[in-house]
Amino acid sequence: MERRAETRRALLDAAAELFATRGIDGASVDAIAEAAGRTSGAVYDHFGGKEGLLFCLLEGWVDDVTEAVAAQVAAAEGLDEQMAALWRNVTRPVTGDGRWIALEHELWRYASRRDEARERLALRYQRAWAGMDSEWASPDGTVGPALMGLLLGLDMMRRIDPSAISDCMAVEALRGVVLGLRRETTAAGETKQERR
Amino acid sequence: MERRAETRRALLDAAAELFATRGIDGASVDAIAEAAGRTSGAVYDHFGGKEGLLFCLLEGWVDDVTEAVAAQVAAAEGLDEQMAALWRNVTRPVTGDGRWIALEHELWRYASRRDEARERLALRYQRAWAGMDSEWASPDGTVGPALMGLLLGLDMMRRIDPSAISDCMAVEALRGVVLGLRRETTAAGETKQERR
DNA sequence: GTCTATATACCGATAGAC
DNA sequence: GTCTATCGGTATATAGAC
Repeated sequence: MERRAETRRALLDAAAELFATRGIDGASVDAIAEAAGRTSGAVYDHFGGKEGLLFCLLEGWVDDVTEAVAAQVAAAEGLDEQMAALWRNVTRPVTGDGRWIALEHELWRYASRRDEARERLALRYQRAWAGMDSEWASPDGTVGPALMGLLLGLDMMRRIDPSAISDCMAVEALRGVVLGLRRETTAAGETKQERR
Repeated sequence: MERRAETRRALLDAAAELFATRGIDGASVDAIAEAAGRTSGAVYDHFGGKEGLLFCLLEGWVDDVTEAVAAQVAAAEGLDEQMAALWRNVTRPVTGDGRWIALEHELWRYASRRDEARERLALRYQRAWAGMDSEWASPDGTVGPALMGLLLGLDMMRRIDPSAISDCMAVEALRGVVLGLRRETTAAGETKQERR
């Protein structure tokens, strides 16, 4: 592999790591370059700056994770196992590293305040949602956003208080969303046992 | 009201506003002081620094919102209306301002990386969860974290792509979580009986 | 392509006038 | 109590040597 491609990859890896652990604001260009065994000049040469590095990360690195997760879900059988596979990739990622959810949060936060980044992230989200919607038969595209939101939200609660989110309850909650939305879309009018 | 209390309140208001809109890192002490009609010295005199301001905000201002939301939910009748009330406070907050969810995300992000802030936030979360758990009869405390997570997660998706989250589907997803978790606690029988 | 050196700007925090 | 002035540190980004 050429030196240039090697540097590019090292910079992207280092950026993903530092953005996830220290946050996008907390990771300086110098720190990223140093972690990649280069100096800041390399970042500006390859990506034009910090934001260029971020955009590149947004469209490349994270898509790979989405794909890997989708593959694991497709391999599982039954709704419960699929939900468990989904949640497992949040708590103990088999593929890649444990940093992808943290990076996901960082990218969201950054994009939620900048129009250009927001539009790019929206496209990526839509791809991920579409995969979920087709997997769980949600013709009007409601399951995808809800599931992805719940995954991120449960992870937020877990990061603050790990004891509050057991694997079992996470799976139950995820299943509840899928079943709840599916019942709505199929208009089956199943009995919803209201208590209280 | 004395000048001192007035200044304190103005600084807290300005901090909540700027932390929510620009992010905690993006809001400088000078900017906060200026927005409050004071100078940075006032911040250090009242709160000892930026972090003191943040902690004060974490334990005071946001608790009021939690309380207000709980009151609105308690006033609603039926699960659907309760979920709608919950979601309405995310999309179109009646009490306070539209910034509280953004501030919630900022506080979470800050706390997720700092132990002391994380423990303080955990206590606040636990108070909010306990209210939800007693409201929806979740003896083992699973509904609270799941609902709060889903609310925050749905808001994340909505901020990136508003068209993906309709009010109707949000309510359906929230209801799905409550029903899903409630069924688990009663069916498994591994926990206490559901109280009504 | 990658480095060193540097320009420019802003940050959090402090000291002391008033 | 609140102000001005300022220190020390660090950020992004650039210019030019190699």
